[in-house]
Amino acid sequence: MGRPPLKKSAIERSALELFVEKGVDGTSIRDIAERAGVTEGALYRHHKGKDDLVRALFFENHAGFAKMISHLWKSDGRFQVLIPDLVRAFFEFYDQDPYIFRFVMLVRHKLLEEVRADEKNPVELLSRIVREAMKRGEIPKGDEPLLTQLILGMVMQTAVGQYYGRIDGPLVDRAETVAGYCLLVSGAEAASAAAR
Amino acid sequence: MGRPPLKKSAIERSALELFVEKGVDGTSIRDIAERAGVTEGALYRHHKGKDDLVRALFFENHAGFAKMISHLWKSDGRFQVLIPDLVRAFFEFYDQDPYIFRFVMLVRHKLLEEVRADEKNPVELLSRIVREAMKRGEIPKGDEPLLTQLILGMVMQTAVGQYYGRIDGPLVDRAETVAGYCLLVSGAEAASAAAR
Amino acid sequence: MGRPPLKKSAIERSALELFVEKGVDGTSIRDIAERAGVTEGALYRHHKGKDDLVRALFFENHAGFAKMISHLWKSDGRFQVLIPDLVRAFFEFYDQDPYIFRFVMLVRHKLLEEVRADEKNPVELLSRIVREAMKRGEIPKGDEPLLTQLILGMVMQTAVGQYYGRIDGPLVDRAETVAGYCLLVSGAEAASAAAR
Amino acid sequence: MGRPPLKKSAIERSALELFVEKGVDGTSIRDIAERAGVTEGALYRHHKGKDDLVRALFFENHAGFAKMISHLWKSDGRFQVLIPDLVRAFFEFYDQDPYIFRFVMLVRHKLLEEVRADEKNPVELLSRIVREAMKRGEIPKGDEPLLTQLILGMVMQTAVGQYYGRIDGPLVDRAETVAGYCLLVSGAEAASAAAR
DNA sequence: AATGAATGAGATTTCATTCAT
DNA sequence: AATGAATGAAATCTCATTCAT
Repeated sequence: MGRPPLKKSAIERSALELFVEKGVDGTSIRDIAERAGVTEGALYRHHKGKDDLVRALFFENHAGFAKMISHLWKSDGRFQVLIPDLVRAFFEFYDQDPYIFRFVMLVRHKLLEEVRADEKNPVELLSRIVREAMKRGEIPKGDEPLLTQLILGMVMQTAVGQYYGRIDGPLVDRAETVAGYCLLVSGAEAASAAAR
Repeated sequence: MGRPPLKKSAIERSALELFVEKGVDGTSIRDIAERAGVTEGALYRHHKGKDDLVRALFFENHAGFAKMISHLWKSDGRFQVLIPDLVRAFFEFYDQDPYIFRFVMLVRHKLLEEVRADEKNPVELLSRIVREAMKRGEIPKGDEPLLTQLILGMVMQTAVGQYYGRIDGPLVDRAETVAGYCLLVSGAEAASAAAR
Repeated sequence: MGRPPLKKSAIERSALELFVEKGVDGTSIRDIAERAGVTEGALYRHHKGKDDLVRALFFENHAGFAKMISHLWKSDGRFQVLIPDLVRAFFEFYDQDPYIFRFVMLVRHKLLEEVRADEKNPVELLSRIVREAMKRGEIPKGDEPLLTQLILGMVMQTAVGQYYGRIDGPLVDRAETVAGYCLLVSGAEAASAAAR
Repeated sequence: MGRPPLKKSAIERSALELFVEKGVDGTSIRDIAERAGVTEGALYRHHKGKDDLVRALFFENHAGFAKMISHLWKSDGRFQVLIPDLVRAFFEFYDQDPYIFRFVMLVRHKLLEEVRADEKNPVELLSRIVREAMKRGEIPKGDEPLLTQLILGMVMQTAVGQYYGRIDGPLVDRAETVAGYCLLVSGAEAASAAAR
């Protein structure tokens, strides 16, 4: 009974896009409503306000990233396989819908404290992956926090570079290459060579 | 060195800090005036308005970065020397005043068109540096745009990682290490080995 | 006795309470629906809207007061008996359900014109009672409008005083005392003494 | 330097009047601004918001009442003189500007807790006056809280009665009469008779 | 040069009411 | 009868900017 919430997803999608296009503060409720084809008040049936909407969109997608990572991690633990899988999965995800990643980047800042407290933080997961690979000897022991950031930096900046028009074509085309550099920096190849 | 000046008028410094702390849209003229110890109207003596202030702060500092890069590039062209110098210079700069870099990152987006048109764009300069190194055979020929982004990503993400509390201590302590990875990814070491 | 019914539908009772607790304008349809355990739309099954609900609650209860007074007035006309009966009846009523009286006080203002036109207005009835007592010589002739207000003031302020925490216990305990003062101010005792 | 706050008092007076005429919730910021001849934003230079404005107006005037009482109390302590003075002062005050008293009555409710905590609460002062008169034997010992409310009720309801059109002319004309009733109810006359 | 009151435009939010289900 | 999504109008509040002093 009662109408189905026909417009909820339209509102959320419009918000996501506009936040990316014009920034969170640069986007008004009116903008969102207009693009979603509803009136301003409709938003408040589904979210307490703009902040709440931002938060909901963020954590929903943040959790999505974390799930993606967890899923791959479980299926094959070896660093040399996992990293390429992760890079490829992320790039495929980004190619398919660049808005979500950009939105998450955009908003991370504002929700910093809450992100830090989040155990399923994707960065935290990557950090654990690196730590474990070091422990298992899949890569040489070293400065894990730095290595985590370097891998993150290469992967994410590739996406940013595409956004800024400095890199062409789908990211997936560079997945293998970028993953290779991640392994190179990790010392994974040297380690596996040594193991041979 | 062509570093941007570290001392600004109270208004500009207050604005810079607040923009970083609360975002540009999240900072009101009143906020700025309050922190600077003046009243709202005073700002309009020095700048046409908020937009003008943002733009002034951005280009002033953006140009500073470019100058820093140009200066180093001219003094020694070899990639294997230049990259470590650049990384160290950037990290020193960041350690001394993290606000400026963060502000530039924050605002890039909004001024995107104007940044792209700017020949002295720091990213553009790095891109040229990489291109030239390839031309000269200092590093193997390859996907220059991607390599530029990878270097950028590693360097900048190190700063971000520190900001997010994942990396401790001054960035400068990691300068050599990070630069080494940049050269590794560039293939500079292999190239120089081959040259031997 | 013609007391207004103490049980209302959930909606009406919830509305009554909330109006007293948070004011009419401070109470939303949603608030009422929530407390009544229904949804917003349900209210419109029973009332045309919020205004209609307020009006209905008011006149229902206002008429109840008038009935209470009329009933007692008819049963024994003598002022010296009637006043104590009225005071006691009002105090009993208030003790049993303070919300109704408070609600009526709260809303009187807004419905002023309609109340004035109402012949069965409780204040109007009291006024007639006083006038008649003067005519009959039960109390000395005098400033009837003022006397009416003085009686009203003493009785009602006793209730207000309890609400504000300045008077303890059930009002009924003070009924006799307060009634005595009303008669004292009316000159009823002197009059009856003189009649002796 | 800077313009003088020309409109502050206009805003506050307009607000006071409108709150009385249409209720606090029934009065919008726009209404206030319109009557004061300013734009809506002007209000926020002087008060944080509507609530803040209400609070400021209330406590300013509430304190005014308390001062009036304190002043008279100090000048002559005897109950038989003080009560008529107080009643007259209050009626004169009301005749001169009925809005202030009505506003205070209107808002008391909402600020109940804060009022209770206020030592200079006019009701609290009256209560002390009565208590002291009992202690000094100026009036017979008895139920002080009730007596306080009865006096309050008579005095205030006279004002309310005039507002509702049931009592004509300036209140001051009734000051002596009402004060006489207050003393009568207090037993002051009997007490002074007994003292003779 | 500076002040800070006031403006004017627009943002977020609330809410009585309507209406498809 | 009831639901609750959506509307539409209005309310509160914010803020870059202007301007009299």
